[in-house]
Amino acid sequence: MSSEKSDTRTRILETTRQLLETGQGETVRMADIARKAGISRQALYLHFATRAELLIATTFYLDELKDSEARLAASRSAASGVERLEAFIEAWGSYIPEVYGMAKALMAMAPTDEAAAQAWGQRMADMREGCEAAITALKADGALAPGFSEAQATDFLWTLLSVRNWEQLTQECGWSQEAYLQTVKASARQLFVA
Amino acid sequence: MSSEKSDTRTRILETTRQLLETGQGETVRMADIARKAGISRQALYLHFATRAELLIATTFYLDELKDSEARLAASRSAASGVERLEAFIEAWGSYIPEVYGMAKALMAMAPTDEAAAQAWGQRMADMREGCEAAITALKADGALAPGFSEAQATDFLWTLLSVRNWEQLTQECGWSQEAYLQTVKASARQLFVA
DNA sequence: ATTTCACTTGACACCGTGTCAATTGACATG
DNA sequence: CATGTCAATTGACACGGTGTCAAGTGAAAT
Repeated sequence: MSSEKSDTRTRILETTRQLLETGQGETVRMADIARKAGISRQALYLHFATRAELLIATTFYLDELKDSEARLAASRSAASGVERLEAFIEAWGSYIPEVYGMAKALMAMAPTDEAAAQAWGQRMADMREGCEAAITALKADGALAPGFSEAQATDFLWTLLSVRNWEQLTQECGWSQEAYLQTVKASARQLFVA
Repeated sequence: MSSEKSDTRTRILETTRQLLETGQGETVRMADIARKAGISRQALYLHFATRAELLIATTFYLDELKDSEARLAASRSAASGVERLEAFIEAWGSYIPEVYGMAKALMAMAPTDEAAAQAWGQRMADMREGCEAAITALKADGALAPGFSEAQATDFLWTLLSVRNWEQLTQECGWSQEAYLQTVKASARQLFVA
């Protein structure tokens, strides 16, 4: 019984995931997680030294659960630059809602917590590579809009695809996920494809 | 002597403004402000009941100082929709760096502080009106890009112009203010003008 | 001479994070 | 059976930041 990685640890991660799912990430306290996981607050600290560490561990747990790597990697097989751009937006844009709660919690603590900032920064840097690859593929096809250098286009695409923008459009403006994906894809095409 | 609104109050606001200017908004504590203003921490509470209240009062102080209303209002006089769009982006885009420290502090406390959330939300709602006006003007000229409804275009422009996007491009990607303005204007034109 | 007002000092409560020490109960191994 | 180990428990506590409260000071106004 129990996988090597201990039952309790997994239960904590799963509980954390659930609590963050609601989007109220920044108000979830260690005590809340412990209570919901059915253990004492201190037992939490036996498994994760700090709140940031727990949050970060939960991101990895989530990635594993959702097989994120594979889905993000899929865009790499696209033939043309344009297809690659769309595939990447599709993959990343679908990933965001799955990790949104986590992301929000991590972003909220980043300004004051070095470890959280570092973890989230790494995440964003990884995502940026996808943007860069798509732009580079466009350029290789001779299809990059003339107004943009590769670096500028990458920066701008990276910004366009930020979690904050997804948040604003879907949570504040009430856009459906489909409307979000559709509009962002069309806009990226309009902006970056010659 | 001293203006009716008391010397100390103004000194506090000015000090707060200065401390937030550096961009380290979320780590500025009440004690820091008090010390730098040359008064006791408690005296701060004689003037402002909570940190959120002080921050919010500082936004008004800042607006007055920079004559923000007037500058934002200028775009209203533009003749065509396209001009109005560009004038608004210019005005808002130039406003952001002046209030960025404030904005950061307010955004950081919004998730846990109702008053801060409300104040920041109001700010954003005001800004959204500028977006809406520009899009409506475009539409009236028959120049709104066919892919967008007015509402969608307003949402998207509003998102494009968010403080977070300015932050990412200028602070993280290292874009100059001019590059930011230039690219955002060109992109908005590309996206929204038929 | 007294009142009033802005301000001071200092103590304290509340919260959330993180730490520490002592204890319990289950299970494995000699 | 005795012993040790290990995960977890309880309860106390330090720290940092916000916000509160009470008593006192000093200067200007009347």
